[in-house]
Amino acid sequence: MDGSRGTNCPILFALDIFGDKWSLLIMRDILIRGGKYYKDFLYAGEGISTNILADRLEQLESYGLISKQQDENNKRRFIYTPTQKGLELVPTLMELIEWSAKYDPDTGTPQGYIERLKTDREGMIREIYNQFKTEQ
Amino acid sequence: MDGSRGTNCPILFALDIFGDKWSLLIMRDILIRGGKYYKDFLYAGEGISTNILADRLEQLESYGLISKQQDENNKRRFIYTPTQKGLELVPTLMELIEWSAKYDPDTGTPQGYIERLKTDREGMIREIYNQFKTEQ
DNA sequence: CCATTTACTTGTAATTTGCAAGTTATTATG
DNA sequence: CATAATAACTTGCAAATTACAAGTAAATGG
Repeated sequence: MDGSRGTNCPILFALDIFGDKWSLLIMRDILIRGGKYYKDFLYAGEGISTNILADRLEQLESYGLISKQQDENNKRRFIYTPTQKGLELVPTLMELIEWSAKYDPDTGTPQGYIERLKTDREGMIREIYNQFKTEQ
Repeated sequence: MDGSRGTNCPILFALDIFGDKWSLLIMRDILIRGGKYYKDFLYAGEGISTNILADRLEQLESYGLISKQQDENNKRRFIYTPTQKGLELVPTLMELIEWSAKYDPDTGTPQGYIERLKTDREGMIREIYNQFKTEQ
């Protein structure tokens, strides 16, 4: 039993933020699927409840992973965008995708996507980063 | 909204296995801290309940991330070891550690550890892999 | 033997989640 | 301009999950 001990374990720090079923799915919707609005997350496919979604968005915002601003073109809506802190979860998501694609016998991830993950991980990550840099 | 869609999202696949507060902490105890026994996980510091620990160990085993075998030197105990599938979560854990160390103002992760993560990630991962390879 | 260790199980209270319905403030339509 | 529809929620309550405390069973140590 050795390793990065202490009172402040980094894995615990991360799990306090998204150690639940929904938070990381919302980050996936934002970072990988390009979701921006409440309804993008609500209809993402997994069937999150409206109250839980509202709670998690607030939580993610309070942890500084996303920021919320009113859409100037439609004032009913709010645009959720990743912060730098949230954006830097992309490498972790990529590792997770690679792992799941390998071990899920029914993976929906296209073979080309997985191939590129193995050969050009950095390129893929940079592409996502740029996507959000140019938006702002 | 594009990306790796389909009914079988890899992030969802992963979260179905460890989308809770405890499962990934147990994997951390095994993979990074070298924990082997029930009590290693029980006294790891975060205060998991005995019933939840028993449940999660069973779940992790059923998902094929760890395997359980009786300790021949002390038949009260069981040795929990990672499977190949579990072992390959190490890269994800490393990404998480790097991210948390960067964004946790009170991180307990030593600077040297973080430095090596940046400059020799592959070496660190291989070291952990070998640790479990030679054990078996 | 008898106490202790190890890995649990069981029962119950507290917390969290899920579901359905309702609310408020826009924006689109006839 | 009035009315309907949309978008992002909130509220109330039942169901599920988690946490806490206590107890059990088998193996080991003194």
